[in-house]
Amino acid sequence: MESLLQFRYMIERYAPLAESEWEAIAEKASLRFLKRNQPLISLGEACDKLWFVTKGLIRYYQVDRDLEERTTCFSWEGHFATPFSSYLKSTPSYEVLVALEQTEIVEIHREDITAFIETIPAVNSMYRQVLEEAFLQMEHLNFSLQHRTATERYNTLILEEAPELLQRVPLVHLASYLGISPETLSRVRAKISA
Amino acid sequence: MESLLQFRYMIERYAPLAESEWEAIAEKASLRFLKRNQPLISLGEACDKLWFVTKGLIRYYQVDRDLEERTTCFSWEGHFATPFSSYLKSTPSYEVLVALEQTEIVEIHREDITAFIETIPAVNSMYRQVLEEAFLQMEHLNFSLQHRTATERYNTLILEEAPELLQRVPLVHLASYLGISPETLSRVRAKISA
DNA sequence: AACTTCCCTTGACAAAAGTCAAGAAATAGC
DNA sequence: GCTATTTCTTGACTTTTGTCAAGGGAAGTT
Repeated sequence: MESLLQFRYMIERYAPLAESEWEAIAEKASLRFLKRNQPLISLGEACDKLWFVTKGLIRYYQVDRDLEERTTCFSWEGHFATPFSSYLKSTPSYEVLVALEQTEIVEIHREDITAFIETIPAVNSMYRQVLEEAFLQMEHLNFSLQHRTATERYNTLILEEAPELLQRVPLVHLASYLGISPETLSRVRAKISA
Repeated sequence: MESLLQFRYMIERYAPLAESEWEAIAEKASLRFLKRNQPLISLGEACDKLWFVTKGLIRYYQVDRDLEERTTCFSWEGHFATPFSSYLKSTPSYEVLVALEQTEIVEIHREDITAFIETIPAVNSMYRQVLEEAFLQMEHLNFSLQHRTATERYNTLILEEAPELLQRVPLVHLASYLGISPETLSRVRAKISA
Protein backbone atom coordinates (compact mmCIF):
# COMPACT_ATOMS: atom_id res chain seq x y z
CA MET A 1 0.00 0.00 0.00
CA GLU A 2 1.13 3.52 -0.60
CA SER A 3 2.74 4.64 2.61
CA LEU A 4 1.03 7.97 3.08
CA LEU A 5 -2.29 6.19 2.78
CA GLN A 6 -1.35 3.97 5.71
CA PHE A 7 -1.05 7.10 7.78
CA ARG A 8 -4.43 8.31 6.60
CA TYR A 9 -6.01 5.02 7.62
CA MET A 10 -4.38 5.36 11.00
CA ILE A 11 -6.12 8.66 11.57
CA GLU A 12 -9.41 7.42 10.22
CA ARG A 13 -9.40 4.49 12.62
CA TYR A 14 -10.48 7.12 15.13
CA ALA A 15 -12.62 9.56 13.15
CA PRO A 16 -13.31 10.34 9.51
CA LEU A 17 -11.30 13.00 7.67
CA ALA A 18 -12.71 15.45 5.17
CA GLU A 19 -10.87 15.33 1.87
CA SER A 20 -9.62 18.87 2.35
CA GLU A 21 -8.30 17.98 5.79
CA TRP A 22 -6.38 15.04 4.41
CA GLU A 23 -4.90 17.18 1.68
CA ALA A 24 -3.66 19.65 4.27
CA ILE A 25 -2.02 16.84 6.20
CA ALA A 26 -0.55 15.12 3.15
CA GLU A 27 1.03 18.36 2.10
CA LYS A 28 2.99 18.55 5.33
CA ALA A 29 3.91 14.89 5.51
CA SER A 30 7.05 13.51 3.96
CA LEU A 31 8.53 10.07 3.59
CA ARG A 32 11.82 8.99 5.01
CA PHE A 33 13.82 5.82 4.40
CA LEU A 34 16.27 4.21 6.77
CA LYS A 35 18.77 1.45 6.16
CA ARG A 36 19.50 -1.26 8.70
CA ASN A 37 21.31 0.25 11.71
CA GLN A 38 20.68 3.81 10.60
CA PRO A 39 19.63 6.08 13.47
CA LEU A 40 16.41 8.03 13.28
CA ILE A 41 17.51 10.20 16.15
CA SER A 42 20.82 10.17 17.99
CA LEU A 43 21.88 10.98 21.49
CA GLY A 44 21.46 14.63 22.40
CA GLU A 45 19.57 15.66 19.29
CA ALA A 46 16.32 17.47 19.94
CA CYS A 47 13.31 16.02 18.20
CA ASP A 48 10.81 18.30 16.55
CA LYS A 49 9.13 15.73 14.33
CA LEU A 50 6.55 13.08 14.81
CA TRP A 51 7.18 9.75 13.09
CA PHE A 52 4.84 7.03 11.99
CA VAL A 53 6.34 3.73 10.84
CA THR A 54 4.86 2.32 7.64
CA LYS A 55 7.40 -0.44 7.12
CA GLY A 56 10.22 -1.88 9.18
CA LEU A 57 11.17 -1.79 12.83
CA ILE A 58 12.69 0.73 15.21
CA ARG A 59 14.56 -0.02 18.41
CA TYR A 60 14.75 2.49 21.25
CA TYR A 61 17.70 2.47 23.61
CA GLN A 62 19.47 4.57 26.20
CA VAL A 63 23.20 4.50 26.79
CA ASP A 64 23.71 3.77 30.45
CA ARG A 65 26.46 4.82 32.86
CA ASP A 66 28.41 1.65 32.04
CA LEU A 67 28.08 2.51 28.33
CA GLU A 68 25.74 -0.41 27.77
CA GLU A 69 22.78 0.07 25.46
CA ARG A 70 19.53 -0.43 27.39
CA THR A 71 16.65 -1.23 25.09
CA THR A 72 13.39 0.29 26.24
CA CYS A 73 10.91 -0.10 23.42
CA PHE A 74 10.19 -1.14 19.84
CA SER A 75 7.97 0.42 17.16
CA TRP A 76 6.99 -1.22 13.90
CA GLU A 77 4.61 -0.78 10.98
CA GLY A 78 1.36 0.84 11.98
CA HIS A 79 2.75 2.52 15.08
CA PHE A 80 4.19 5.88 15.96
CA ALA A 81 7.84 6.19 16.87
CA THR A 82 9.07 9.10 18.91
CA PRO A 83 11.53 9.96 21.65
CA PHE A 84 8.52 11.25 23.51
CA SER A 85 10.25 13.25 26.19
CA SER A 86 12.41 15.10 23.67
CA TYR A 87 9.45 15.60 21.36
CA LEU A 88 7.25 17.07 24.09
CA LYS A 89 9.77 19.18 25.89
CA SER A 90 12.11 20.10 23.01
CA THR A 91 15.02 18.83 25.07
CA PRO A 92 18.02 16.82 23.86
CA SER A 93 17.00 13.22 23.52
CA TYR A 94 18.45 10.75 25.98
CA GLU A 95 17.20 7.92 23.86
CA VAL A 96 18.37 6.76 20.49
CA LEU A 97 15.98 5.41 17.89
CA VAL A 98 17.58 3.15 15.34
CA ALA A 99 16.27 1.04 12.48
CA LEU A 100 16.72 -2.69 12.92
CA GLU A 101 15.59 -3.32 9.35
CA GLN A 102 15.06 -1.30 6.21
CA THR A 103 12.45 1.08 7.45
CA GLU A 104 10.04 3.55 5.95
CA ILE A 105 8.59 6.40 7.91
CA VAL A 106 6.06 9.21 7.57
CA GLU A 107 7.46 12.38 9.06
CA ILE A 108 5.59 15.49 10.15
CA HIS A 109 6.94 18.52 11.93
CA ARG A 110 5.71 18.99 15.45
CA GLU A 111 4.38 22.45 14.72
CA ASP A 112 2.25 21.04 11.91
CA ILE A 113 0.89 18.22 14.01
CA THR A 114 0.20 20.64 16.84
CA ALA A 115 -1.74 22.81 14.44
CA PHE A 116 -3.71 19.83 13.13
CA ILE A 117 -4.54 18.76 16.68
CA GLU A 118 -6.11 22.18 17.20
CA THR A 119 -7.89 22.44 13.89
CA ILE A 120 -8.76 18.92 12.75
CA PRO A 121 -11.01 17.06 15.17
CA ALA A 122 -10.01 13.66 13.80
CA VAL A 123 -6.35 14.36 14.54
CA ASN A 124 -7.19 15.61 18.02
CA SER A 125 -9.15 12.48 18.67
CA MET A 126 -6.51 10.21 17.18
CA TYR A 127 -3.74 11.82 19.16
CA ARG A 128 -5.63 11.54 22.42
CA GLN A 129 -6.60 7.94 21.85
CA VAL A 130 -3.19 6.81 20.66
CA LEU A 131 -1.79 8.35 23.81
CA GLU A 132 -4.39 6.62 25.95
CA GLU A 133 -3.68 3.26 24.34
CA ALA A 134 0.06 3.72 24.69
CA PHE A 135 -0.50 4.52 28.34
CA LEU A 136 -2.42 1.31 28.90
CA GLN A 137 0.28 -0.67 27.08
CA MET A 138 2.86 0.88 29.32
CA GLU A 139 0.85 0.04 32.44
CA HIS A 140 0.80 -3.53 31.25
CA LEU A 141 4.55 -3.63 30.71
CA ASN A 142 5.04 -2.04 34.09
CA PHE A 143 3.00 -4.62 35.92
CA SER A 144 4.95 -7.35 34.23
CA LEU A 145 8.26 -5.81 35.23
CA GLN A 146 7.10 -5.14 38.78
CA HIS A 147 5.54 -8.46 39.52
CA ARG A 148 6.55 -11.18 37.08
CA THR A 149 9.59 -13.40 36.77
CA ALA A 150 11.88 -13.40 33.75
CA THR A 151 10.22 -16.52 32.33
CA GLU A 152 6.73 -15.13 32.72
CA ARG A 153 7.70 -11.85 31.10
CA TYR A 154 9.19 -13.65 28.14
CA ASN A 155 6.08 -15.79 27.79
CA THR A 156 3.56 -13.00 27.86
CA LEU A 157 5.37 -9.96 26.49
CA ILE A 158 7.14 -11.76 23.67
CA LEU A 159 5.67 -15.18 22.91
CA GLU A 160 2.03 -14.23 23.42
CA GLU A 161 1.88 -10.56 22.62
CA ALA A 162 4.62 -9.88 20.10
CA PRO A 163 5.94 -13.15 18.66
CA GLU A 164 6.95 -11.45 15.41
CA LEU A 165 9.71 -9.69 17.35
CA LEU A 166 11.40 -13.08 17.76
CA GLN A 167 12.03 -13.24 14.04
CA ARG A 168 13.02 -9.64 13.71
CA VAL A 169 14.97 -8.62 16.81
CA PRO A 170 18.29 -10.06 18.06
CA LEU A 171 17.76 -11.76 21.41
CA VAL A 172 20.25 -9.46 23.13
CA HIS A 173 17.84 -6.61 22.61
CA LEU A 174 14.80 -8.58 23.67
CA ALA A 175 16.64 -9.56 26.84
CA SER A 176 17.45 -5.95 27.59
CA TYR A 177 13.82 -5.00 26.96
CA LEU A 178 12.69 -7.68 29.41
CA GLY A 179 15.19 -6.43 31.97
CA ILE A 180 17.33 -9.59 32.01
CA SER A 181 20.74 -10.61 30.72
CA PRO A 182 21.08 -12.32 27.33
CA GLU A 183 22.34 -15.44 29.07
CA THR A 184 19.26 -15.63 31.26
CA LEU A 185 17.01 -15.25 28.25
CA SER A 186 18.92 -18.00 26.51
CA ARG A 187 18.36 -20.30 29.49
CA VAL A 188 14.70 -19.37 29.78
CA ARG A 189 14.25 -20.34 26.13
CA ALA A 190 16.20 -23.57 26.56
CA LYS A 191 14.00 -24.58 29.51
CA ILE A 192 10.80 -23.82 27.60
CA SER A 193 11.72 -25.84 24.55
CA ALA A 194 12.92 -28.76 26.70
CA MET B 1 -7.80 25.59 50.82
CA GLU B 2 -11.28 24.83 49.67
CA SER B 3 -11.05 21.55 47.83
CA LEU B 4 -12.95 22.42 44.70
CA LEU B 5 -10.65 25.37 44.24
CA GLN B 6 -7.67 23.05 44.22
CA PHE B 7 -9.21 21.37 41.24
CA ARG B 8 -9.73 24.70 39.53
CA TYR B 9 -6.10 25.58 40.05
CA MET B 10 -5.15 22.24 38.57
CA ILE B 11 -6.96 23.09 35.36
CA GLU B 12 -5.63 26.61 35.27
CA ARG B 13 -2.06 25.39 35.52
CA TYR B 14 -2.54 24.58 31.84
CA ALA B 15 -4.85 27.30 30.53
CA PRO B 16 -7.14 29.97 31.98
CA LEU B 17 -10.81 29.27 32.57
CA ALA B 18 -13.62 31.70 31.94
CA GLU B 19 -15.78 32.20 35.02
CA SER B 20 -18.77 30.68 33.27
CA GLU B 21 -16.70 27.63 32.31
CA TRP B 22 -15.64 27.10 35.89
CA GLU B 23 -19.22 27.40 37.08
CA ALA B 24 -20.26 24.69 34.64
CA ILE B 25 -17.52 22.42 35.94
CA ALA B 26 -18.17 23.18 39.61
CA GLU B 27 -21.80 22.32 39.15
CA LYS B 28 -20.89 18.80 38.03
CA ALA B 29 -18.15 18.23 40.56
CA SER B 30 -18.80 16.72 43.95
CA LEU B 31 -16.69 15.98 46.98
CA ARG B 32 -16.12 12.57 48.41
CA PHE B 33 -14.51 11.53 51.68
CA LEU B 34 -12.77 8.27 52.41
CA LYS B 35 -11.64 6.81 55.69
CA ARG B 36 -8.38 4.91 56.07
CA ASN B 37 -8.62 1.57 54.24
CA GLN B 38 -11.84 2.49 52.52
CA PRO B 39 -11.89 1.47 48.85
CA LEU B 40 -12.55 4.04 46.16
CA ILE B 41 -13.17 1.30 43.64
CA SER B 42 -13.25 -2.43 44.21
CA LEU B 43 -12.43 -5.43 42.08
CA GLY B 44 -14.77 -5.87 39.14
CA GLU B 45 -16.59 -2.58 39.51
CA ALA B 46 -16.70 -0.48 36.38
CA CYS B 47 -15.49 3.07 36.79
CA ASP B 48 -17.39 5.91 35.19
CA LYS B 49 -15.94 8.74 37.22
CA LEU B 50 -12.77 10.71 37.19
CA TRP B 51 -11.19 11.44 40.54
CA PHE B 52 -8.84 14.16 41.67
CA VAL B 53 -7.24 13.86 45.08
CA THR B 54 -7.28 17.03 47.16
CA LYS B 55 -6.12 15.50 50.43
CA GLY B 56 -4.79 12.11 51.42
CA LEU B 57 -3.29 9.18 49.59
CA ILE B 58 -4.57 6.38 47.39
CA ARG B 59 -2.90 3.02 46.79
CA TYR B 60 -3.54 1.02 43.62
CA TYR B 61 -3.22 -2.74 43.66
CA GLN B 62 -4.14 -5.84 41.73
CA VAL B 63 -4.94 -9.16 43.30
CA ASP B 64 -2.65 -11.70 41.73
CA ARG B 65 -3.10 -15.41 41.00
CA ASP B 66 -1.58 -16.27 44.38
CA LEU B 67 -4.06 -13.86 46.02
CA GLU B 68 -1.28 -11.46 46.90
CA GLU B 69 -1.93 -7.74 46.55
CA ARG B 70 0.46 -6.25 44.00
CA THR B 71 0.82 -2.52 44.42
CA THR B 72 1.19 -0.70 41.13
CA CYS B 73 0.85 3.00 41.86
CA PHE B 74 0.07 5.76 44.35
CA SER B 75 -1.86 9.02 43.96
CA TRP B 76 -1.90 11.85 46.46
CA GLU B 77 -3.01 15.48 46.80
CA GLY B 78 -2.79 17.38 43.56
CA HIS B 79 -2.99 14.30 41.33
CA PHE B 80 -5.66 12.40 39.53
CA ALA B 81 -6.59 8.91 40.64
CA THR B 82 -8.27 6.51 38.28
CA PRO B 83 -8.33 2.86 37.31
CA PHE B 84 -7.47 4.08 33.85
CA SER B 85 -8.26 0.97 31.88
CA SER B 86 -11.69 0.61 33.45
CA TYR B 87 -12.37 4.31 33.08
CA LEU B 88 -11.46 4.37 29.40
CA LYS B 89 -13.02 1.13 28.30
CA SER B 90 -15.93 0.90 30.74
CA THR B 91 -14.77 -2.55 31.70
CA PRO B 92 -14.72 -4.13 35.17
CA SER B 93 -11.69 -2.85 37.00
CA TYR B 94 -8.89 -5.32 37.67
CA GLU B 95 -7.32 -2.86 40.03
CA VAL B 96 -8.46 -1.72 43.43
CA LEU B 97 -7.97 1.84 44.64
CA VAL B 98 -7.96 2.21 48.37
CA ALA B 99 -7.31 5.11 50.73
CA LEU B 100 -4.23 4.73 52.89
CA GLU B 101 -5.20 7.80 54.91
CA GLN B 102 -8.26 9.95 55.42
CA THR B 103 -8.72 11.15 51.90
CA GLU B 104 -10.73 13.79 50.14
CA ILE B 105 -11.56 13.62 46.48
CA VAL B 106 -13.21 15.65 43.74
CA GLU B 107 -15.43 13.43 41.65
CA ILE B 108 -16.79 14.09 38.17
CA HIS B 109 -18.70 11.73 35.95
CA ARG B 110 -16.92 10.59 32.84
CA GLU B 111 -19.65 11.88 30.57
CA ASP B 112 -19.31 15.33 32.09
CA ILE B 113 -15.53 15.37 31.75
CA THR B 114 -15.83 14.08 28.20
CA ALA B 115 -18.19 16.91 27.41
CA PHE B 116 -15.86 19.46 29.00
CA ILE B 117 -12.93 18.10 26.99
CA GLU B 118 -14.93 18.82 23.85
CA THR B 119 -16.26 22.21 24.84
CA ILE B 120 -13.76 23.82 27.19
CA PRO B 121 -10.31 24.30 25.64
CA ALA B 122 -8.60 24.55 29.02
CA VAL B 123 -9.94 21.14 30.00
CA ASN B 124 -8.89 19.64 26.68
CA SER B 125 -5.44 21.05 27.12
CA MET B 126 -5.20 19.97 30.75
CA TYR B 127 -6.36 16.45 29.98
CA ARG B 128 -3.87 16.04 27.15
CA GLN B 129 -0.98 17.42 29.13
CA VAL B 130 -1.73 15.46 32.28
CA LEU B 131 -1.80 12.36 30.13
CA GLU B 132 1.49 13.29 28.51
CA GLU B 133 3.14 13.91 31.86
CA ALA B 134 1.81 10.68 33.27
CA PHE B 135 3.19 8.90 30.25
CA LEU B 136 6.65 10.33 30.82
CA GLN B 137 6.47 9.37 34.49
CA MET B 138 5.57 5.87 33.49
CA GLU B 139 8.47 5.69 31.04
CA HIS B 140 10.74 6.69 33.86
CA LEU B 141 9.37 3.99 36.16
CA ASN B 142 9.69 1.48 33.38
CA PHE B 143 13.32 2.21 32.73
CA SER B 144 14.03 1.82 36.39
CA LEU B 145 12.27 -1.53 36.54
CA GLN B 146 13.92 -2.75 33.34
CA HIS B 147 17.45 -1.70 34.06
CA ARG B 148 18.06 -0.87 37.71
CA THR B 149 18.75 -2.99 40.77
CA ALA B 150 16.49 -3.01 43.84
CA THR B 151 18.78 -0.64 45.70
CA GLU B 152 18.95 1.84 42.85
CA ARG B 153 15.18 1.80 42.41
CA TYR B 154 14.66 2.49 46.09
CA ASN B 155 17.15 5.32 45.99
CA THR B 156 15.73 7.13 42.99
CA LEU B 157 12.03 6.27 42.96
CA ILE B 158 11.50 6.64 46.70
CA LEU B 159 14.30 8.51 48.43
CA GLU B 160 14.93 11.06 45.70
CA GLU B 161 11.63 11.42 43.95
CA ALA B 162 8.93 10.67 46.51
CA PRO B 163 10.43 10.68 50.01
CA GLU B 164 7.10 11.70 51.55
CA LEU B 165 5.82 8.20 50.69
CA LEU B 166 8.22 6.83 53.32
CA GLN B 167 6.25 8.54 56.05
CA ARG B 168 2.88 7.68 54.63
CA VAL B 169 3.05 4.23 53.08
CA PRO B 170 3.81 0.92 54.86
CA LEU B 171 7.05 -0.52 53.49
CA VAL B 172 5.32 -3.69 52.34
CA HIS B 173 3.50 -1.65 49.75
CA LEU B 174 6.56 0.29 48.70
CA ALA B 175 8.41 -3.01 48.26
CA SER B 176 5.63 -4.33 46.07
CA TYR B 177 5.67 -1.12 44.05
CA LEU B 178 9.42 -1.49 43.53
CA GLY B 179 8.94 -5.10 42.48
CA ILE B 180 10.84 -6.62 45.41
CA SER B 181 9.97 -8.52 48.57
CA PRO B 182 9.50 -6.66 51.86
CA GLU B 183 12.52 -8.49 53.28
CA THR B 184 14.72 -7.31 50.45
CA LEU B 185 13.57 -3.74 50.94
CA SER B 186 14.31 -4.04 54.63
CA ARG B 187 17.84 -5.21 53.85
CA VAL B 188 18.37 -2.51 51.28
CA ARG B 189 17.43 0.07 53.88
CA ALA B 190 19.66 -1.53 56.50
CA LYS B 191 22.63 -1.43 54.15
CA ILE B 192 22.04 2.21 53.26
CA SER B 193 21.82 3.43 56.84
CA ALA B 194 24.88 1.40 57.84
C1' DA C 1 33.88 -18.70 -1.33
C1' DA C 2 36.34 -16.84 2.38
C1' DC C 3 36.38 -13.78 5.97
C1' DT C 4 34.88 -11.10 9.48
C1' DT C 5 31.61 -9.79 12.54
C1' DC C 6 27.80 -10.62 15.18
C1' DC C 7 24.78 -13.65 17.65
C1' DC C 8 23.59 -17.27 20.61
C1' DT C 9 24.43 -20.89 23.81
C1' DT C 10 26.63 -23.31 27.62
C1' DG C 11 29.37 -24.10 31.88
C1' DA C 12 31.20 -22.63 36.26
C1' DC C 13 30.86 -19.61 39.67
C1' DA C 14 29.24 -15.22 42.18
C1' DA C 15 25.85 -12.10 43.54
C1' DA C 16 21.18 -10.72 44.24
C1' DA C 17 16.76 -11.60 45.60
C1' DG C 18 13.07 -14.70 47.40
C1' DT C 19 11.11 -17.69 51.12
C1' DC C 20 10.17 -19.24 55.65
C1' DA C 21 10.15 -18.44 60.38
C1' DA C 22 10.69 -15.92 64.59
C1' DG C 23 10.68 -12.05 67.27
C1' DA C 24 10.91 -6.97 68.11
C1' DA C 25 8.90 -2.60 67.41
C1' DA C 26 5.43 0.49 66.20
C1' DT C 27 0.60 1.69 65.73
C1' DA C 28 -4.47 1.70 65.76
C1' DG C 29 -8.37 1.42 68.26
C1' DC C 30 -10.55 0.86 72.39
C1' DG D 1 -2.86 3.66 78.90
C1' DC D 2 -3.42 -0.97 77.28
C1' DT D 3 -4.09 -4.51 74.08
C1' DA D 4 -4.33 -6.51 69.66
C1' DT D 5 -2.74 -6.05 65.38
C1' DT D 6 0.12 -4.67 62.00
C1' DT D 7 4.59 -3.63 60.47
C1' DC D 8 9.41 -4.24 60.22
C1' DT D 9 13.73 -6.60 60.79
C1' DT D 10 16.91 -10.45 61.00
C1' DG D 11 18.80 -15.13 60.25
C1' DA D 12 19.25 -19.35 57.61
C1' DC D 13 18.59 -21.29 53.50
C1' DT D 14 16.99 -21.75 48.46
C1' DT D 15 16.25 -20.08 44.03
C1' DT D 16 16.93 -16.92 40.52
C1' DT D 17 19.70 -14.13 37.95
C1' DG D 18 24.14 -12.06 36.66
C1' DT D 19 29.03 -12.37 35.19
C1' DC D 20 32.93 -14.15 32.89
C1' DA D 21 34.78 -16.94 29.49
C1' DA D 22 34.80 -19.97 25.65
C1' DG D 23 33.15 -21.91 21.46
C1' DG D 24 29.98 -22.83 17.61
C1' DG D 25 27.18 -21.13 14.20
C1' DA D 26 24.77 -17.76 11.36
C1' DA D 27 24.79 -13.83 8.55
C1' DG D 28 26.65 -9.85 6.04
C1' DT D 29 30.43 -8.13 3.07
C1' DT D 30 33.97 -8.18 -0.17
